[in-house]
Amino acid sequence: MTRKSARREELAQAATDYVMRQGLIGLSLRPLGAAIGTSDRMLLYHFRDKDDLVSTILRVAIDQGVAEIRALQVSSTVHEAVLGLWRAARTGLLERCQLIYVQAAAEGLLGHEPYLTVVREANGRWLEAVVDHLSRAGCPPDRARQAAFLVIATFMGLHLDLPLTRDDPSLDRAVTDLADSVAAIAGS
Amino acid sequence: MTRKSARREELAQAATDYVMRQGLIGLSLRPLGAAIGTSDRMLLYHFRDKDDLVSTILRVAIDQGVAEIRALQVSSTVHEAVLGLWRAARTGLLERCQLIYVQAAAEGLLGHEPYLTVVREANGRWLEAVVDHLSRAGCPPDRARQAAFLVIATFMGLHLDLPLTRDDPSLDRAVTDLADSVAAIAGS
DNA sequence: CCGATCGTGTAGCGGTTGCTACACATAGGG
DNA sequence: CCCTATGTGTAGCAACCGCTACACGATCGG
Repeated sequence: MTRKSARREELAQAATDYVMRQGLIGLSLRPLGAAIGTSDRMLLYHFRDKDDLVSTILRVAIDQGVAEIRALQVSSTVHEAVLGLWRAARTGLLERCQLIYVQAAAEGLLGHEPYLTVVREANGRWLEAVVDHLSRAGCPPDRARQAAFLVIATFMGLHLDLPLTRDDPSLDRAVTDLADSVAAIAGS
Repeated sequence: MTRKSARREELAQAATDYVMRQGLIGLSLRPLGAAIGTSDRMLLYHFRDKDDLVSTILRVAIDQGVAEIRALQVSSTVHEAVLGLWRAARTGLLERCQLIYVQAAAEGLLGHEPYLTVVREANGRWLEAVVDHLSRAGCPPDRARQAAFLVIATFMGLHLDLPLTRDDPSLDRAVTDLADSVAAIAGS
């Protein structure tokens, strides 16, 4: 069964949890299977091949990340909305979702499939969620996309720096600067 | 010989060129050796092991990238300096250097060595070069580090998006927004 | 009750990985 | 002229990779 089934969805969820902990780069089926109580054999029974599994994992992770953003409390100002997004982006689940996204995007940098396609799709949904969050905080609709684009790009860059600069005040200062910039975009 | 030798440096340069074209993720010794006219055997003769080779490649790439930045014409305003940096970041060599950096940083996200260590070192040198470039354009020294940090993070995020958004006007708009933001940091 | 489908374990395929043992050729210094 | 150091090709190791052939139990509709 390579389509939909309860077991397939269970495995997809467990595999996503595993990848959030271990990373996407260098993922291999045997350790993954063993870690989530199954085997490479069964993973390839429920998923067409490794690419199918990886694509599914990426979609599940993005689903959770986007849901986390949509569940965020609405901010009263655009500035505060950006700070709130960053706070969320550094807490547990969402940080790990973005870690997966960044690794997938890095793999897709040279056009390698299935990463390129899935990352493109993920980027769209991620952008949409941030656009909505900024809009709800008062960002004019015709500026929201531009602002969200900048927010996402900067966040991804900051995520790349995270293991180097955790607890470095430069991080928070950069986020504040970004929030200022986005507020300017929204207000001008 | 695992220390310094002319042949070792030749190989390091050729390997770096190869990685700039093919990417760092999933690099393996046999294809690399064949592509640059040697063999895995000889790579491991001149380099202690794969990690040693990868570290060297990363250092060579960063050297070239930093040199490219330092060779940039001095801008008359901070705003123009950021735009100039981005123009350079999208041309040939420097774009490929940053591609390697982004892939290495993605591999280091979970603390995997040798990526974490080398990326930390690379980040410092990269930051220093951008600080100098902004300073020469008139950015006050006490603000240059903050500004450079924001520039680098945003650039890395934009690089991740490049395969998705090439020729998308959002890209240029984001860079302009960034330049505005940096000019504000420098001028306030 | 029987045949078909579904799920699973075993075992293995062909290929690639990083890395190494060994032979050997060349060269330069005593 | 030998002896050591330096470089290189061959050949292979053990481990791992994604993936699959095959057998077998369970389950369920006829």
